[in-house]
Amino acid sequence: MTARSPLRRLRRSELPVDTVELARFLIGIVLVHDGAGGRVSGRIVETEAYPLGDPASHAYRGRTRRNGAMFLERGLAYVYLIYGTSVCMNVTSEEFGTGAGILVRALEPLDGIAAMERRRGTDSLRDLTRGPGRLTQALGIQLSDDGADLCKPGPLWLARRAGPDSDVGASVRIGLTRAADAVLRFYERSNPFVSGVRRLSP
DNA sequence: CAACGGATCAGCT
DNA sequence: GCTGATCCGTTGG
Repeated sequence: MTARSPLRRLRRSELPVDTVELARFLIGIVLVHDGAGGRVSGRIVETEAYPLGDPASHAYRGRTRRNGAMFLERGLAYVYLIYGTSVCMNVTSEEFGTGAGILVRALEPLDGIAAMERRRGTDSLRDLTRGPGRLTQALGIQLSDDGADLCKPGPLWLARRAGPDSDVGASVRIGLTRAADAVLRFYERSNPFVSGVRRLSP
């Protein structure tokens, strides 16, 4: 057990409404999952904004069964399956009824590293949470967590953690065909848990 | 109802 | 670097 800075649950009112502001704000925030196997957590070190009117956003074509959480209030989890193999998690943003979110792309592991290694089937620390599909697997986030409120008492939540401010860089997003040149990816500079290292500049 | 494609990863070259 | 795995939501007939 390593000594940790105390965690304080974030209130919804502390979250910026604006998607791009929230994506930047989330760098350095801790994502926590309290489960049967104990606490698993990590500092968010990489995000991508999918703001209103973004043709790359799952919400762009309006509300569907899958993306429904994006159209509710901000600070919820929007969880979906991609490529039939990987689960990704967004934090919803903007006002009720509008449809936007932020993809969490990478974490720096904090608590529960043994549980992460077990779930991921590897003891390679750097590979535990580097990438959107890897971090959900490491934290045990599943499709059933879609719609979970990250700002209310519950197993999945966001927390502030004392520490120095992050040095945040920005770049284009990863793996997109539409809106591929928009600079909407945010990451902590010099952090080894950031994915897509070849794309650290716009 | 069938077809398609994706905000990915692992494993191999 | 490249490719296959494998599933769900969406779209088009």
